[in-house]
Parts: sequence; C-alpha cells; structure tokens
Amino acid sequence: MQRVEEQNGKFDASSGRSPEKHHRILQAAIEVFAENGYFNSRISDIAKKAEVADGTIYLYFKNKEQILMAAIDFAFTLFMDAAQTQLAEIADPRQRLRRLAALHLESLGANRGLAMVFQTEFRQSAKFLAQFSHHRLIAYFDLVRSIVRDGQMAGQFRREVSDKIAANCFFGALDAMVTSWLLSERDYKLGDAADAIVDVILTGMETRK
Amino acid sequence: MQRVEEQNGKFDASSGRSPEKHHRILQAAIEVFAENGYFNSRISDIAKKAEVADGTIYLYFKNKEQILMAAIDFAFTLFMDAAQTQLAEIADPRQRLRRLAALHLESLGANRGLAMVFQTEFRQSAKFLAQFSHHRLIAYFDLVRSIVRDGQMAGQFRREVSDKIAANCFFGALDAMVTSWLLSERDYKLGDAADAIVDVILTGMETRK
DNA sequence: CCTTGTAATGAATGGCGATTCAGTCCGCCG
DNA sequence: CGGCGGACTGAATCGCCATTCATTACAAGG
Repeated sequence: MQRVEEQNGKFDASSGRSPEKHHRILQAAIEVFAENGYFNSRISDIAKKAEVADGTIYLYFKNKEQILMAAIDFAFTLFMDAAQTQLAEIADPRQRLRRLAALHLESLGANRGLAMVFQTEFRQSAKFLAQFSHHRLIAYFDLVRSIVRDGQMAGQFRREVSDKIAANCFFGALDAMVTSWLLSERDYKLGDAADAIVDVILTGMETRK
Repeated sequence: MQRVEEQNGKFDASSGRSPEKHHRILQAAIEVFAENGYFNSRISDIAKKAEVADGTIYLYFKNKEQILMAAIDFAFTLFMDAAQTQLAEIADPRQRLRRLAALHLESLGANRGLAMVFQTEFRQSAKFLAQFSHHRLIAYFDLVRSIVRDGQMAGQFRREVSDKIAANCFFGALDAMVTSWLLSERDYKLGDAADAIVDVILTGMETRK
C-alpha cells in the first residue's frame, strides 16, 4: 500500500524509501531517547520499537546523531508552522503572546517524549551539534522579540524593557514550567499553567494604566 | 605539604587520600565535561588535565557517573551556602530576590565550565540520575517560594500569583539568560543582566501602588 | 517462470574507552 | 638498613554497540 508513492522522486535524498517507515523510526527514536537519553539509547532499541531491523535504520538515516537531529527538526518545524498559522489570525500583541505560550505548553504537554527530548537532548545538541538546532531556537526567540517590539510601538508594553530580556523571561518561564512538569508527577495538564505564567510576564512588561 | 592532614580521619570515606588531588580531579572534570559533554568526555582526558594517572581517579571516585554527581553537588552546595549567607543580611523580600538573582548569574557567569555543566549535564542527571540532583533544585525552588510567600504576607506581592508559578518565572528567566549567554559570544557580563530580569519578574508580581 | 533491481535483514566486525590490577614508588618504623 | 603499607601508575582487558555487508525476500517486467 505504501508502494503508491514510489513513482515520484519526492523523497529526501538521504532517507530510504517509505515515508511511513521513516516516520515510524523517528517516532520510535523520540520515545527511546526520551526514556533513556540519547547516549544510553541503543540503535537496536529504536529498531525494535519501530519493528524494523537494525540495518534498516541506516537506509533512512546516516547515523545515530542524524536521527536525533531529524527528530528535533521535525518537531520544531511542526511547532513553528503551527505558531505561524495560529498567530496569523491575531493582531493584538498581548493576545499573540498568550496564544504562543499556550501553544508552547500544549505542544510539549501533549507529547511527553518530545518534551523530554527538548528539555534534555536539545540543549546538548544546541551546544555540541552547534549551529543546527541553535538556529531553530533563535527563530523562536526572534518571533517573541518581534511581538514584544510591536507591543512597545503600540504603547502596550514598557519601552524600557529590552525585547531581548522580555523574550528571555517569556521563554524561560515557559521552559522552566515544562521541566518542572516533566520532573513532577504530571498530575496536571501542562497547558493549564499557561495563563498564570503569561499573567506574570505580561504584567511585568505592560505599561501601567 | 598535603601530608599535614593525613592524621585526622576527616576524609570522605569513598574518596582517596589527598583532598587537594580530589579537588584537582573535580575541577578538571568540570572543565572537560563543559568542553565535550559528559558522554563525550573520556576519563583519560580528565586524568590528563588533572595531571594524574587514569587509575588514580578511581581511588577518589567510584566511577565516571559519580564524578559528575560530585561536581554538581560541590557547585550546588557552594551556591546554596553563599545564598544562605548573603540573604541572612537582607529582610525585604524584593531585595532578597534581587540579591539571589544577582548571585545566580554571578556564580555561573564567573565559571563558564560550571555554567555549561549546569545547563546541560545537570538536566540529564535530574532526570536520569534521578532524585539526587533533583532535590538540590527543589531546595532552590523552595527558597524562592518562601521568599515569595513572605512578600505576599507583607502585602508587597500579589496574592493571586501562586508562589510556585512565581518561582518558576523567576528561575526560568534567569536560567534562560544563562543559556543564551553560553550560546552567545559572551561579550557581556552575565551578572549585568540580573537587574533587567528581576525588574520584569518583580513588576509582574508586585501589587499596584 | 526466470531475471534483475532494490528494500530489508540481522549476524559479524571493529573500535572505543571505562575499569582493573600487577607492579612501582616512597615514606616510615623497628 | 630492610621490610611494610598504601598511594599511584598506566598498559591490558573486556564488554558494549554503532555500523557494515553478505544474504534473503520480493516486486515488476519480460
């Protein structure tokens, strides 16, 4: 059934044949990495979870490191696309930040494995696999910063707060929330915390009425 | 010269003989881990940097993992002790948070290697080496939370912001700042950012005048 | 029903590096 | 001075696992 696509050449050059299998491996990898961490994960574990032979993985990915890269890239792209779409409908900077925060927490809250990978492996990669994942993060920061500047121009946010600092506080607060949630019993919905956090950060940035 | 201490039995049972050597190994480990990350670091690298034979390390530490634990523990203890001392002199909750933030950034800003270990390896350990380092983090959070509650009782902070959320924002903002700094060119003093960050967070928590 | 090309398999390989341990060195005591 | 005890050394070991590749399975076309 997955033969259908074989005619067109629309596959990523470096990735095997069946997109379905490619995706299954990626999904398995995220779960395995989340469970054990990148370095404690064995390719054979990923293969087993994806119901594929060890060697097959190398038809789809160059090596172990590239699997991690692909997983992060995949998730990040998904997130940024969703952000793009959802924010397109909102004009007010305050509402835009609210929406973004909710999306941030909901995205990670909906997929524990992904969240785990982001809170641990992603940081590693940001430093050691260098510019690749780092740029994705910068794109996110830049988005926040531009919203902040819009709010400042509209007179809603204080101008003496630099957009860089504001973005840092925004991202940091959400990020810490995700980490706490992961380390906790997870008996609450992560997304539910968005409002309270945004409340603090927005209040800290807003001009007094 | 390090023979002097040999008479008393004040050594950590599990750690070799000379405290000076113990410390040198720890210091070397922090630098090596910071440079390459825990998993990409070789014991022999640490040994070389500490000017010690590979085997000697095992006279002072049970295994590689325990070196990381010891390094984190050491740094964290130092930090919490400093916090304890410095905060003892300050009563006002707002000032206490300011001081704590400054200390947080100054401590990590003064030692890039340590900061690196905290931003990357510590998170790993928090999840995978479980309760050990996790507790240290909780201690920090609890400190912040208690300050927040004090501020609420004194009527300085809004009561509708939960202390947990406030601590999250506080820690998260600082933490993100450290990460940015590490990934950036580091052409500014990390400690200098403390005021701007605390400004946002405090304003977000304060009652309106 | 052969032939061929390609995906998939999984056992075997090879290298790496944590850990060990047989030996060395050195200070001290009798 | 000889012998003991313990710190220190670093080369050798040993297990692990990413990666490879000879082999198999299979689809499509003739």
